[in-house]
Amino acid sequence: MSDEKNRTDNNSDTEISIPLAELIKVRRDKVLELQNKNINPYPYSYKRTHHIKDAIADFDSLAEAETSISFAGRIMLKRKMGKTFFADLRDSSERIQIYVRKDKVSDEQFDIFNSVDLGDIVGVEGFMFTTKTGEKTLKVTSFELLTKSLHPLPDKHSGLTDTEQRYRRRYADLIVNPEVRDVFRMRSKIIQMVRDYLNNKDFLEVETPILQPMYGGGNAKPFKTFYNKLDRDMYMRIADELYLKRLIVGGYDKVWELCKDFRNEGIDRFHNPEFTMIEMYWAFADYKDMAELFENMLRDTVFAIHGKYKIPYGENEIDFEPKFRWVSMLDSIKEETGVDFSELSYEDAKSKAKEFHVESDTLINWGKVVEAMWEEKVEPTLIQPTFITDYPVEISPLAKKHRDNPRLTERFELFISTFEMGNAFSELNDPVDQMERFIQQGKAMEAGDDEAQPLDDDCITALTYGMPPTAGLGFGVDRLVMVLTNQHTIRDVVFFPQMKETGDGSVPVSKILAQIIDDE
RNA sequence: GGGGGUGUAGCUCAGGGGUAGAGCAUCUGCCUUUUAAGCAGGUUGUCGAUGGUUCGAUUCCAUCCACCCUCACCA
Repeated sequence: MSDEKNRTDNNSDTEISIPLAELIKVRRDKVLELQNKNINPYPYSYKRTHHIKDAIADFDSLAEAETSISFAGRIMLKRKMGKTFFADLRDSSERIQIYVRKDKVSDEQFDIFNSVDLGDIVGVEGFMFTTKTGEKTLKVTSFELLTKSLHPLPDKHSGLTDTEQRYRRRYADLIVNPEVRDVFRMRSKIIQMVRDYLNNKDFLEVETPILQPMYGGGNAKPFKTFYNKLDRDMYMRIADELYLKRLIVGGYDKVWELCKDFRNEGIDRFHNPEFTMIEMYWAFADYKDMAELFENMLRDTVFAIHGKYKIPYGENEIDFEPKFRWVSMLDSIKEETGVDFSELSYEDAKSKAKEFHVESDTLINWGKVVEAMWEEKVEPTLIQPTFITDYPVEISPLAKKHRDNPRLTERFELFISTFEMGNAFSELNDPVDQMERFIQQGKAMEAGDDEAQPLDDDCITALTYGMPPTAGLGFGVDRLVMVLTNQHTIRDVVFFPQMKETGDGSVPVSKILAQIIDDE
């Protein structure tokens, strides 16, 4: 019996028979019906007088004068009651209830509104009033369908919660989850704030190559691509550093770039293979100058976004108002463990690390051991904004040696809520020192470190012309946005995060549409 | 890459060796101040994919895929 059924299914079911297709077909039929009545379900424009938010703010005077106003937005809810409708209309600014009565609009418009589906985009004209239950509402006198929606919306109450679907179909996420829109508005505002801040400080916004013959400026595996015309491999940039330095050599005092970078590495809640950094370079300044600039910029940005300096992040409250803590990497380790690594040789440091259960056998130099100790014992404690400074030279190939200690560099990283929010140095401008560091990196690469930096000849050449003393800073925009918007996954601050190809066998909507058109 | 979890209708979720249910959406009625409107009735599913066990698998087993959490590495 079941065999028989399967057979018939397999034989007859070359057609698509899924409920979604039925839902889409109902809406498609409405499109045809409108077209038969010479009504364009996809008209060209609509002149609205108000955004909903502004009309609500100005409600009293608009209602009293019965001013005729208009909105354009998407129908999110619809309640039919005999010869009237209430519906929720949402535009980019707000939601409002609209009220459609049969005796207030033309018969044709009433019929069209009757056929309106959740998700349709409409223009409505009318005047503001208050319902019995006290809700500010637009009484509609004229109505126009602006775009017919063919695809059903997610559930009107529970919305779209499946994280995978939210990322894969961000448009649906944005339609039904307005708070997601707000996060990305804040992202935009944060970038705008930084841009304004740097412009006001006379930093020049520049653009440098994303497609590069040689990558560098950070420790990461690059994306490789191929340029047919030149018959050669090219790389997507992993950082801006080396190009911005060339511009400092060229004579600009202050440059910065909002840079999309690409790193051929894993995906997790802190990493997306393409991400956004801001890098800035400041001639005749050192890392302390840069720290002050960075700190003030962040403090002002937090206040501009939130109107206050204390903001929640997860369990914690981050306070941007007090002067950020400034502590050297070695001192911070000493505070947490009582051990002063500055006194120790490479071998002693290794065995000391083991006493603290830090695996050090594979660490090839003193700097790497210090870094491992620090990551294990100090980094998880850094909730409030903290500059960790003066990193070992071995793990800082582009930073200038510390003026007081050749084992260290003039470098800081800022930590907030235990993760890194920026990385800066007094930039290395001695071409001989820089070349030697590159050579060290080359050895690391030969030893199997596929994130080591290759030697950039042109960068060395540039430095031989002379780069003034310069401070450089790079910080992750995505992470800054995460902290300032209290988001805990990079995927919630990037519109279209990288996703693997879907494993499900779902029928693409285009196929459903093709089938429906075919049947017409 | 290791460990744990999840995958059932357009959406949110229950269920369970005899091929499936709820709410919302959708369709048909009724209702001119409702609001997750209400009332009455109806439609809807390759139960993530592929194999195996079984008379029979959506359910049990194995493998794979995607997503989430976590550990290791990079920002």
